[in-house]
Amino acid sequence: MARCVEFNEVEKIEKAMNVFWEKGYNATSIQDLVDAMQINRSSLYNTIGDKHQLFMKCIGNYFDNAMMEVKEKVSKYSSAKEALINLITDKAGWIVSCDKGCLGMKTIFEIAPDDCQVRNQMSKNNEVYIDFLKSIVQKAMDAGEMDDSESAEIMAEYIVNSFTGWKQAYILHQNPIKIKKMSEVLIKNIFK
Amino acid sequence: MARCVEFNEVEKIEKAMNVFWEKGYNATSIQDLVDAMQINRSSLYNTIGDKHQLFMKCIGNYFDNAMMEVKEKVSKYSSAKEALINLITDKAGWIVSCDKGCLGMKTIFEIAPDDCQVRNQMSKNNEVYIDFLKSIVQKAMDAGEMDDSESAEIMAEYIVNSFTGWKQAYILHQNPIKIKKMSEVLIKNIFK
DNA sequence: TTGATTCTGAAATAAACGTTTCAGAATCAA
DNA sequence: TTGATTCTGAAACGTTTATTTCAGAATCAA
Repeated sequence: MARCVEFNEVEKIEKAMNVFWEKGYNATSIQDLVDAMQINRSSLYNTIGDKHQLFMKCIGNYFDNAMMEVKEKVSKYSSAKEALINLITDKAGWIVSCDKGCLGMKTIFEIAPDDCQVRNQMSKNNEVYIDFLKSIVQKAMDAGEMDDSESAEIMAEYIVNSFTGWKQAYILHQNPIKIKKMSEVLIKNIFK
Repeated sequence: MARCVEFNEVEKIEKAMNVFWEKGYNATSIQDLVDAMQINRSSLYNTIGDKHQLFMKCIGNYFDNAMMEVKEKVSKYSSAKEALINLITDKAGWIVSCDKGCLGMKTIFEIAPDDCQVRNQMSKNNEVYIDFLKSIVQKAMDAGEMDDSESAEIMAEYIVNSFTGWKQAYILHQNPIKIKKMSEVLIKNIFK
């Protein structure tokens, strides 16, 4: 038998993720990555793969974490309406909480248009997220807490769309109050 | 006296803009640019400047064109409500009309967070656009064509936010019908 | 035509890029 | 301790990067 891997891959992936998060795919060099991951170049290539493979693992990890977190939070509320309001308010808070961009959105606009492997992964992730949101929206509609003149799916997409817009606005103007206001308008709009 | 510049700068800037549009800032090399612009390396550096300066000129040109176009279109309608509906419908059509991303949005997510020169320019552009939209929204409100329980500015931001979300959705799922539907929901929401 | 000036093309620069290689240290069952 | 195996660090690979340099062609007033 021989030596076995001495580092925790998930841990290293998370460190790499933070670099991609901050700088984006193209602006991140292998040097940046090995520095942040505290891993050897060879170990990186041997155990994880090249830059693109590492990136795929990062966005996978990013989504899994985000999805787990949101599911956990939602499970705390018995009312679908309350769960939605909290989900939206949380997102608005999250957007203004970090000045770096959002890895997901950055990836969609920077990489996805020209990289179908990334696009497929992001598209799948997005669908999973929207399906989840849709199920809560449906519950709210069934409970009569929400206007159901539009389908649950459309409403779910509508909500997710807003998040991207908020991040854009926050990157440009860095005004937390405006983002909070936007989230309130959204909540008002979908529940009237 | 000596020789004078033999190429039309604006024309060259436009060609460069298309490259940045397609590939984004970081993925575009000077080689890509001189190839597309059909200009010499030295001429580029002597008359326009380095990559970053060229990029700044490109996003300036991009915004000026977009702004001119939208103003021209809006001027055709005497009703503010009609103008807004057309502006929104147009944007939805534009989003699904080209498969490459949107230079503006790409720049905001890829470059703006880490490049304050770019961020300031984009932020200024965005403000100008929103101010313009706000003035139309205000007209629609004054004419009683639009619900005025929210300020014109908030409504203008709300509309612009949606555009970014649509582009994201289209990059991921390439479903024109969904984008059209989203624009209809927006129109329904802001005019009820 | 002259002469000062400016544009142009190609080559050169030095640094950074992603990736590979490989000798040697580390590990662990036998 | 041996021997097979695997991880590690550093160096090297060949490209590609953005930018500069410079000799010569092109221009135009005088």
